Amino acid sequence: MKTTIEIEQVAVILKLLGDKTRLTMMKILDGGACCVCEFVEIFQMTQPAISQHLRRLKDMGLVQEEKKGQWVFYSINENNIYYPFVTQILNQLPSQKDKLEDLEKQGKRISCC
Amino acid sequence: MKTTIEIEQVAVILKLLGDKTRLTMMKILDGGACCVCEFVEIFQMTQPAISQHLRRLKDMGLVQEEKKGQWVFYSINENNIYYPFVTQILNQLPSQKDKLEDLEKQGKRISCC
DNA sequence: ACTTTAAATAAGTATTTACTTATATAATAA
DNA sequence: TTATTATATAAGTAAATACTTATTTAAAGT
Repeated sequence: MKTTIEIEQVAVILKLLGDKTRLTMMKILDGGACCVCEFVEIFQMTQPAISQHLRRLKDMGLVQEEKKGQWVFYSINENNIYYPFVTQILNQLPSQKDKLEDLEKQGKRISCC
Repeated sequence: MKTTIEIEQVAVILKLLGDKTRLTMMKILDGGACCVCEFVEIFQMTQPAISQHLRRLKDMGLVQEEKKGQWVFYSINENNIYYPFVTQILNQLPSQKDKLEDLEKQGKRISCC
C-alpha cells in the first residue's frame, strides 16, 4: 500500500530535518535507540533544548519514546508514513556512530536492558 | 569523484527546501526552466516574494538564472555538489506539471527561444 | 521520608523567516 | 525620449524558531 505524499507535508518534514541538531539526532537514531541524556552529552546542549527537539520529532511521528526506569529512550518510528522518504535522506548522510563511540569511551553510554 | 557530504550543509539545504513554495519551485524546475513571472502566476504571490525565494535558491547554488530579453529564466543547477542529493528528494515528490498546464491554458506560459 | 537523577514543561528572549510596500534597475515598445 | 514591462533590492513587520532559566513531574537510591 502506498499513500500519496503531499508536497506540503514533505516541506514540513524537510523543515523539521533542516536543523543540524535534529538531523544528526535522526541519523544517530537510525543506528538504534538513544536516551535523552546521551543526546545532552553528544550535543553539549541543555537538557530542555534536547527535549524540545525530540518533542518536535515525536509530534511529527518521526520518532517514538519508550520509558525504561528513569530514562526515556527514543527510536525511529518505522511505521510513520514518511519513514521511507526520511530513510532515503538519512542513507545519504555520513555515519554519526563516532559520536556514540566517543560516549562509550567516556563511559557515558546508557546500556539499555 | 564523490565529495563527502557534510551533515551541517545538508541541514542548510533541507531548511531551504523546507518551505512549500521553494520546494514546489524546485520540483517545477526539475521539469525545465521557468520564468519569474510564471512563478508569480503559479503561486499567486507578489513578485518580490517570488524573487526573494529564487535568490535564496540561487545563493545556495541550487538554481541558476539566465536572462532572455526582459525575462529571467531559472533552472536547476546540475553542477551543484548537492544536486544528486536534491534530485533524490525531488524524485519522490508528486509531479507539479499540472501547474504549468494550467498556465498554458490561461495563455500565460512564457515561451522561451 | 528525603535526596538524587532524568526528563518534561513553562515562560521569556534574541534571531531568523516570510512576507509586505516602496523604490530602483534594466530591457523593450511607443 | 517616454512609457511599459519584468525583475531586483531595500526597508519594515508579524510570526516562527531555537535557545535560555526556572519549575514540575517522576522514578530510584539512601
